[in-house]
Amino acid sequence: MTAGSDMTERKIRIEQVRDFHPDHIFDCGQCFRWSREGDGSYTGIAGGKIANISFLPEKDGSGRLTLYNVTEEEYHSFWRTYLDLDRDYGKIKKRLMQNDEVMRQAVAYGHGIRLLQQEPWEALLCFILSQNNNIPRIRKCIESLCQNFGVYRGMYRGKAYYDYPSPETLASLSVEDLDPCRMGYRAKYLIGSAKKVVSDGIEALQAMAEEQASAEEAFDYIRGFPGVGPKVANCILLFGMGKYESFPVDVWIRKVMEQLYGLKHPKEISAFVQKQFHPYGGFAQQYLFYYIRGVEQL
DNA sequence: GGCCAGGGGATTA
DNA sequence: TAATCCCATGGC
Repeated sequence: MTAGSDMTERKIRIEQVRDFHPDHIFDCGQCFRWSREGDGSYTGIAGGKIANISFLPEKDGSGRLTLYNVTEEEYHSFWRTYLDLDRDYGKIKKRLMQNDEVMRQAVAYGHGIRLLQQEPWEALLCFILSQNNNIPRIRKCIESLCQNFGVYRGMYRGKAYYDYPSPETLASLSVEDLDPCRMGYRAKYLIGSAKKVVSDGIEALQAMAEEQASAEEAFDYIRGFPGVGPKVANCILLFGMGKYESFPVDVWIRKVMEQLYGLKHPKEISAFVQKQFHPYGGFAQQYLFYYIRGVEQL
């Protein structure tokens, strides 16, 4: 990149941003398409738009957020909501940390976590692929899917970016077409789910992200998609439909619940989550997930 | 309700 | 080289 193009690159700055850290947000398991750069910023694609996001902490605990390749109009119409910047995380943390030393540790560790407001279609695809899978390979599957069958969105800093294929495109493919994406047995679920989106209409899926659709209603609907069991459904609810009381339980969360809280059975866990975290179970899940994975790697 | 195949890749034994 | 583990689901 030349100095000239750098100086003319559009960007927007937001000062005094609290409870924000790119590593915590983009590496807490909620999304798979953001890549860390050498300077600690992240580059990715969302809502059909490409951006680079960097954050510079200030002494007072807040910081300066800079979005590159983003106009002010795009910030207000998309990124502000996508990054969940209008939510008061201080309030949520306070509630979650009440009488809970484990959560105090987890929140201290992942203090900059925010839940991205992703599209239902994106969440449906990503979390079907996430089943019985690890994060690096989920990322590879998704990148390959987008590069082979997705929508070209342009070049940025020398790299081509592709969005997800449309439901119609994915529904028209065969399992063999998806072989290069190396999804294994998940490929048939992905195609089957795309076919259901096409036949039901994308509006039916998107309606579940509206506030008037209850978490129970949305859960029942997406459970009707092939490859969507209870765990995947809860992830889609939380990450793609704004149902923040959802608490996806995977092997890592089971580990937290057993080792840190002494809870083993699913019924004990859900009762505890309801009592201790409601209505912020989803936020609690992210703090705990990021915490246990970080601690395990040490 | 419990068991097990489904794919593939990274890590561990 | 073999076994194990992954942000599970579906079918029996």
